[in-house]
Amino acid sequence: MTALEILKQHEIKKTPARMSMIQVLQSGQYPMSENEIKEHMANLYDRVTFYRNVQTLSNAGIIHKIVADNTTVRYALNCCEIEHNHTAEHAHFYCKNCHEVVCLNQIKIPAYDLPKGYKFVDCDVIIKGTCEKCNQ
Amino acid sequence: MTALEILKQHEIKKTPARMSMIQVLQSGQYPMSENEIKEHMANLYDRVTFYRNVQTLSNAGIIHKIVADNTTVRYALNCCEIEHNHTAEHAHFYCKNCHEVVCLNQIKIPAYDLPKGYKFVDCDVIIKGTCEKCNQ
DNA sequence: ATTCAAATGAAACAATGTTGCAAAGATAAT
DNA sequence: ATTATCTTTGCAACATTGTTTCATTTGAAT
Repeated sequence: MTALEILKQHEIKKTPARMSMIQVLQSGQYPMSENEIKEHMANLYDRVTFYRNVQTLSNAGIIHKIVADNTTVRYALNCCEIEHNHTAEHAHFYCKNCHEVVCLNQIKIPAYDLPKGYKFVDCDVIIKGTCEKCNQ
Repeated sequence: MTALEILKQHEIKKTPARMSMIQVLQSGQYPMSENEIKEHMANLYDRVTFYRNVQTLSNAGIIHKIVADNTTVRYALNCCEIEHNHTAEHAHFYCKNCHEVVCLNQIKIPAYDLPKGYKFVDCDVIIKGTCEKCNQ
């Protein structure tokens, strides 16, 4: 799915900054931090615009934030929603050593039973430890 | 368990700031933000000291951070470790409406199977939605 | 009591996130 | 095409959150 198609599907206006943000996230293999995204966006990056588009795109469900240990927030496309029509999201792994974040596509997030009166919307699962590379 | 006992058990020096932090967290029913803790610590609160003790206490496993949506970090005692000798941690619930965080003691965090080479240390589960009060 | 490492608090800094507002760009109607 | 309207952008200024440095104080062990 192209960046343009994604925006159209969510009825969000196509702008250079948004197109670029989505394309950069598509090109990366891992959830990316603001700085990583910024580097790839070059002249299309402006801090305020970035934060505002994070808002817009994440409200639309196009991207989501992943906050591992604080304080590096990472952003990723909601690939699941696109691939298997938004049923199960997956868990993420945070390496305490190299601080990278990877998607654990195998680990799906179950449907939790909440106490009476609570309504489920979303769920984040961050598994922390040390990654393959760091354990060698 | 008293604050003093907790510190002794972890071989961490007793200081007024640490004692107060732990006592404040014990008195609250929910994971508390820095500002909530600050209010209850009164004159014992200093920002730098607070952040340093968050480091110390969380390295020791006495407290942990809970980051829901960013950017309000909350802190809670690792009650599980104390109550049922650190087997299963529990999930947390974040209300998108009132922004409160509550412990979901019923929902234990399972032992996830990680890919080869990865080592598990910790896991955060944040379930998001709307809470009892907000759904009325 | 003396000693020595660890903890504190103040100031300064750095990074992260937000708000207000004027200019630029897109949309729709005439 | 031209105007009117709404959204998005980019800048400046601000607010909040977290860190570093360093002199001073404190805790606890001898």
